Amino acid sequence: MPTPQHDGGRVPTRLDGRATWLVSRAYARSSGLLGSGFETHGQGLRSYHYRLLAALEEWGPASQADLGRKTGIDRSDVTAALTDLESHHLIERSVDPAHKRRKIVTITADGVQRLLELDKVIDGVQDEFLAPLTPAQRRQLITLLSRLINPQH
Amino acid sequence: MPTPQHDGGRVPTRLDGRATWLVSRAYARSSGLLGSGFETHGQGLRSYHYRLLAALEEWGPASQADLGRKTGIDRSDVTAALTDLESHHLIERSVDPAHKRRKIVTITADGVQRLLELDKVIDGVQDEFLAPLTPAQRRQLITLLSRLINPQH
DNA sequence: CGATTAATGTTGGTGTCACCAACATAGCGA
DNA sequence: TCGCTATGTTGGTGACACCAACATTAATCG
Repeated sequence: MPTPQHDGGRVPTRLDGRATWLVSRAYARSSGLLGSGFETHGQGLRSYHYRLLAALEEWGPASQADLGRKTGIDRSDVTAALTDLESHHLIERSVDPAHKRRKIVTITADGVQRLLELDKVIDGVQDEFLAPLTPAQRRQLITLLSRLINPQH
Repeated sequence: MPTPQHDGGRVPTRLDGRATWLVSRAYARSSGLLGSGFETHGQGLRSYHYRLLAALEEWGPASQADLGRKTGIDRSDVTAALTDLESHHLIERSVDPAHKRRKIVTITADGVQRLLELDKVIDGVQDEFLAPLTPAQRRQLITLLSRLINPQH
C-alpha cells in the first residue's frame, strides 16, 4: 500500500502553482487510492492487469503485440502481466495457427467476472478521488484532462 | 529520457472516462516532458533536487527532517538527494550546535543560481505541457487540481 | 536522576510503473 | 533466396515513493 505522502506541510510557492507539480500530486493521490483498492479487493492484480483485461473484453482476442499497442504497455511488460493473468486462469494464450510466432490472447469467463468486480472497486476509487469536487467540476476536470492528453481534439 | 508511451491506439472506454486513468496519462506526459527538460538542461539533477532547492530558497536553512516534511520527500531520500546536491556544491550541511544529532542544510549561491536556471527550464515545460489548453482552461485546470489535492478549500 | 521514549540521519532494502536491448523464431518483400 | 521486420521473451535500468532498522542524541516522565 504505497500510501500517498505529503500529508502536511506547506509547499514551496515555486511548485504549488505549476501544473506539472499539481498533476504529480494528483497522481500520487490517485495511485495511492488505487493501490489501496487493488490491495484489499484486487487479489494480487495491479493496474497493468486491469488494463489488459479491459482491452480484451472490449475488443476481443488479440495478439500480445496488439495488446501492448492498444494499452500503451511495453511488449515485455505485457508478457509478464499475461503470465500472471494466465496463472489465475483469467486469460488464455494460444498460438495463432496462421502466424505461428504470434499468440492470440483471449479473456476467460473468470476473467470477465474478475473484470466486473474490479470495475466496482475502481468506480469506488473514482468517487473517493473526486470527492473534493462538485459534479460539474468533476466533468470539467475530465474534459480538461482529456484535452490535455489527447490534443487532437 | 523516459518518454511517455501510448502514442497511438485507442483506449478502452472503461478507462478513458475515468479520472484516475486520465491523471495517470497526464502524469506520464508531464513526467516525460520534465524528464527531457532535466536531461538536457538539468545537469544530472532530478525533481527531488529541485524540490529541495526550492524549499531551501523559499524558507531558508532547515534540518533534513524538516525538509522532508515540507517537501513530502522521505527522510532517506532526502539524505541521498542532499548528498548529490552537496557534491555539486549547491547546498551545505552543518551540524546544529544546539542539537548535535541535527544537520542544518543551507543553499549556496551556486545553488540559488542553479535553481533559477531550473525555474526557466520548468516554466518552458509548463508551456509545452499545457499547450493543448487555452489560457482560461489552464487556469481552470490548475484550480481544479489544487482543490483536488488540497481538499480543505 | 535515571530510564524510557522520541527524533535524527543513514543504510539498505522493496514495489510499481515505464522503458530498453538483445535474442530466437517466423513471415514477408524485393 | 536473402534480408528485413514482427513477435514473444528474458533480463536488465531508472525514477519515484516507501519502509525497517540502527546508532546517536534529546526530551520527558516517573
